[in-house]
Amino acid sequence: MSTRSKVSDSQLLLRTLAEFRYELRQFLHFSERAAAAAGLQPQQHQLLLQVAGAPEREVVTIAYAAERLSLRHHSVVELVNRSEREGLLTRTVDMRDRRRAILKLTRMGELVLGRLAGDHARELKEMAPRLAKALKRIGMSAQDPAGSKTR
Amino acid sequence: MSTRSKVSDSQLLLRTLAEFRYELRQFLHFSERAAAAAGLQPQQHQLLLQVAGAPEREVVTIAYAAERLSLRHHSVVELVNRSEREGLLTRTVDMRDRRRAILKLTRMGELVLGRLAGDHARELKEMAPRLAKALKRIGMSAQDPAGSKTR
DNA sequence: AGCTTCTATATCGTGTAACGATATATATAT
DNA sequence: ATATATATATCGTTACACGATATAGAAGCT
Repeated sequence: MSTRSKVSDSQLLLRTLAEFRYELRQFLHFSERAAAAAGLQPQQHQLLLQVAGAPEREVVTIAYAAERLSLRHHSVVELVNRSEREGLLTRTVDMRDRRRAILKLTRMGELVLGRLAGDHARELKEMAPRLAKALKRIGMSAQDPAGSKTR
Repeated sequence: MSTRSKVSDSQLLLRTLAEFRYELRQFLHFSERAAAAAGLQPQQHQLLLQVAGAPEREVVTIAYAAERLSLRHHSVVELVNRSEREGLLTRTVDMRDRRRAILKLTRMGELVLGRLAGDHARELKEMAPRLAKALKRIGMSAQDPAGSKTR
C-alpha cells in the first residue's frame, strides 16, 4: 500500500516524534528566555498566566493553579511564596472559606505578563504552522491499528 | 467589527494562551509519567528520542543532541553520563575527529524508547485536536497589527 | 455541642537537572 | 610552531519539584 521507503515504520515514527519535540523545545526555550528577560522565572510566568487567564467564574486558589500547571499543590505554594515576595501577585484569605488563599496579580504582575503575552502571541503565530504540521504527521504515522509488529 | 463581548481583547489573549499552555502541560505531564513508568527520567527519554530519531545523514554528537534539546552542551554531557551508566546508550570517540563523541542507543535503549514512542503516538493522536485548536485560536486572537493598546 | 473526616494550605528535607565558569584535548589556520 | 577555534568534560551553585508531614478550617454525624 504505502510507497517503498528506505526507513522502517518505527524509524519514521521516531523521527516524527523527535521533530515534534524539537519544535516544542524551541518554543519552550523561547518562552523561558522571554520570561527571564522580563525578570521572571519560567514557572512564575506560567503561574501568572494561569491566574490571570482563568475564566471569570473560577475562584483562583492554589489548588486551581496546581491543576492548571499539572503540579502538586505544595509546589505551587512555594512558587506563590516567591512570586508574592517579588510583588508579582497577592494572596488573600477567602472570606467564604478561610482555608483557601485567593490569588490575584498585582499591577506590576499584570504589566509584566501583558508584555510577555504579546511576545508569545507573535512567536506562536510564527511557529504554529510547523507545530501543527508535526502534530498532523504523528496522527498519520500512528496509523497501524493492531499493536505494531515493530521488532 | 467583532461581536461585543464581556471580556477585553487582552483578557481573551491571556485566556487563550493559558488554555494552550494547559493543554501543553497535560501532554508534558503525561510524557513525564510515561518516561518514569518506563524507568527513565524525562530528559533521558528526550535524549534517546533525539539520538534515535535523527536523520541518517547526521553525525549524532553531544553538540547535535544539545541543539535538538535546546540545552547547553555540558548539560547534555551530564545527561549522557547518566544514560550511559544506566546502559541506555553508548558513547564512542569519532575516529575522524577524536574530539567528538558519537552517541548510539543500546539494544535496551531502543526497546524502552520503542515502547514509549508507541504510547506517545497514541496519546498525541488523542490530544492533537485540542492542541491544534488552541494553536489556531492564538493565531486569530493575535490579529491586531499595530502594537496593541493593552493597558 | 462534640467528634471525625475531609479539604486547603503550609513546612521541611531531599534529589535532580540546568546553568555559568572553567579546564582539557584535538583540529585547523597562519 | 604557535595561535585560535571547536568539542567535550568537570565543578560548584541554584531552582524547582517532590514525598512526608503538619496545621487550620469546613462539613457531616450522633
